[in-house]
Amino acid sequence: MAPETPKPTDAELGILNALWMQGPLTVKEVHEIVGEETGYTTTLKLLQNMTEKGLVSRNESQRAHVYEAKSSEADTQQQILTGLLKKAFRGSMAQLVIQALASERASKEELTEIKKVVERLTKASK
Amino acid sequence: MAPETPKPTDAELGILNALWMQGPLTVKEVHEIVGEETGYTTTLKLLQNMTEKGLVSRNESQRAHVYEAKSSEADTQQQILTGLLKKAFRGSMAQLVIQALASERASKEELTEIKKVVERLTKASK
DNA sequence: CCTCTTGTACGATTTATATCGTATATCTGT
DNA sequence: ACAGATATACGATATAAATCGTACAAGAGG
Repeated sequence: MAPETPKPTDAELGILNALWMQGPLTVKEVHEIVGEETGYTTTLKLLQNMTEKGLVSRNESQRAHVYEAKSSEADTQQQILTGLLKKAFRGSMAQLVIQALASERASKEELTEIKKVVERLTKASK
Repeated sequence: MAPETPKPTDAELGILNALWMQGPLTVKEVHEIVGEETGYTTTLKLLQNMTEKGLVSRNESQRAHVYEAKSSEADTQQQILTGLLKKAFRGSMAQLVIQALASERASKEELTEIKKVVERLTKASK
């Protein structure tokens, strides 16, 4: 089982963010969004590496290849959180959530939304 | 400002976990807890590097040096979450929390605890 | 058709992490 | 005081990530 998509590095995550927000993009477009500090070929190489690893797919039908994220943002977020849970939170989801809530003020709207989710989960686990 | 404690790597985080749970430890003790798969000198070197970086402090008054985490578990967790927030959650704490809750079933006790925190924050932000 | 522009391909380099081997120092027991 | 056990110090190596330079390919305009 599990073709096992590897965990993206920080630079790769930056690129994935661009793809999640904007949809499929060419190297040039990605570079304009994300790689302004660095050279064009750096972005290109990263996208090529990511294709190798299976993080993105590449459409070569146009001269300028078009790249697309292969996993959804939510799936990737889950993968990252699951890893973090064991490494830094002793597996305690409650601790992670509570630290998250403490680390940055959430808006009232966000708190309401979170409360709704918590209540739904509470009922489900009854 | 900011002597700026660097973000610990995964291996370093493993060691910090040992120190947070058990308090100050010698290399040997850390190695027994965390480094069983690897050589003793690997653990030693990691601790020496961590001392360099300021992640731990070293008491050399005994022959077997005693290492202690310099930042609390909570502070480190916050640091990690803050970094993650921008890199993978577009800065949305609500999204992070909701994904966390979705990614692993929390127990009923944990959910209750989380709810309490959310309610406290809601009131505080009124 | 030649040249300019716009692409991709790919090797080289740099930096960081992780791991280990070996040298050396310090205690301990006899 | 010497041998063995137990430490630290530190250089070497392996691997991965990030960056860049340069070579090469494919279209576009004169």
